[in-house]
Order: sequence, then C-alpha cells, then structure tokens
Amino acid sequence: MKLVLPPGWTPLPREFYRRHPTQVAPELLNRILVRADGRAGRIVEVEAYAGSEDPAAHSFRGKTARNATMFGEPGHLYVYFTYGMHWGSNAVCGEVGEGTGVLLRAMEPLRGLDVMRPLRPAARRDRDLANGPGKLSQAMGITGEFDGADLVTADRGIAIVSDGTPPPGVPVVGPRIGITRAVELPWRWHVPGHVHVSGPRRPKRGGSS
DNA sequence: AATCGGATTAACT
DNA sequence: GTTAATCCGATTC
Repeated sequence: MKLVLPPGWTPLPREFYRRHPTQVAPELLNRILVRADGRAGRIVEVEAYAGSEDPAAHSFRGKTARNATMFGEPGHLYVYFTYGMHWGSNAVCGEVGEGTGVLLRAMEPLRGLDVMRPLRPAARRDRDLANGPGKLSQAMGITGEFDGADLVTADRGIAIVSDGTPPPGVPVVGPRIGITRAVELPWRWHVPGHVHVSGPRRPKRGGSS
C-alpha cells in the first residue's frame, strides 16, 4: 500500500537522521508518524540510545540478529520485541555501523483513531492510546514485520513527516525510563506540558522538569 | 541445553 | 506501590 501524504506533510530527509541521537531526538518532537492507511500521530516523547557509548542501548555489545537494523542506514525503523508481548519503535540515527537510534515513547493520535481504538482495548481514553512505547507501537500496528522499514522513502507505508510545526524551542529533558543502566543520562525529551506523554509527568518537589 | 531478565503494560492493593 | 503476564535474544553452563 502506497503512502499518500496530506498536503503540506513532507518526509524528514535522510540527512536529518545522520547525526548523534541526542541531537536528533529533541528535533523529532512535534513530527508526525504516519501510516498508509491514514493512521497518524504527533510524536511528543522520545529517548536517545547511543550505541557503543551507551550501556543501556541494545547495540552496546555489538551487532546481533536482533539489533542488526540499528547498525544499518539511518532513517530506518528499528523494531524490537520485549517483555514477551511488547514492540518498541525506533528511528535509526548516525552513520552506518554506529548502532544509534531514538525510541519513540509517546504520540498524540491525530488521524485514524477509529483504527487504533480496537487495537488498544485497555485504553479508556484516547489519551491512553499511545502514551508509552509499547502502546504507540500497538496503536500504529507496528510489529516485527516493520523492522527495517525506510521512514524516508516509506517503502513499507510508514514514514516520519513534518507538517510544518517546529519542535518545541525548549523541550523538557530528563532521565530515561525503564532501563537499569546509564539511567543518569538525561536523554529523554518531551513536549512541555503535553498530556500525551508516558510515565510520571509531575515534577518532583523542587525539581526542574 | 538451560537460564536470565528486559528500552512494558495493565490490573491489582 | 506491587506484581503477573509472556517471549525470545543473549548469556551461561
């Protein structure tokens, strides 16, 4: 199924991804993940994973069958399976061989909510459709079959595009979630004050986020 | 060949 | 806040 973009929606170019994931990640905020069946959502929370320099990254210990996509061309989708039931979606970054990427953690559903709702039966409200990495993948129908899909050419009917909305000038940055190593690296970004983000949104007393 | 534990979620108390 | 669910890649034996 060919991806037809609405007027004004343009795929992010290959060069956008060819940088360090900590540089790409905040600039993915407010971009749109779109599928050929019309489903689309605005990316509001992301996390960077930096390959061999990042003990929390799947790619830290080198290339394997599971993470091979991460070591390929930037701008492709790296999809992994975890906890026996969840899929995670990442945009591959950097240069070929580096194994870096950005995990898409949360999304504000924009289009095709009627398709997403039956896929997310546990979501009582629409804001629960994609406010977590596993939920986002489930709502968008992303499984292992999409591992390696090109987000620039949309060869498998999935892309990340800009609708002209810029990333937030001052995104909220904080520690990553759900990992046990290198937790201290402030490599999670989200759109300030956005309700469609995962995890704890409320700053700790005296905190800065 | 067997075990370990995870880039999570949902349903509990 | 706690925990079960559930699979498979990675690591260990």
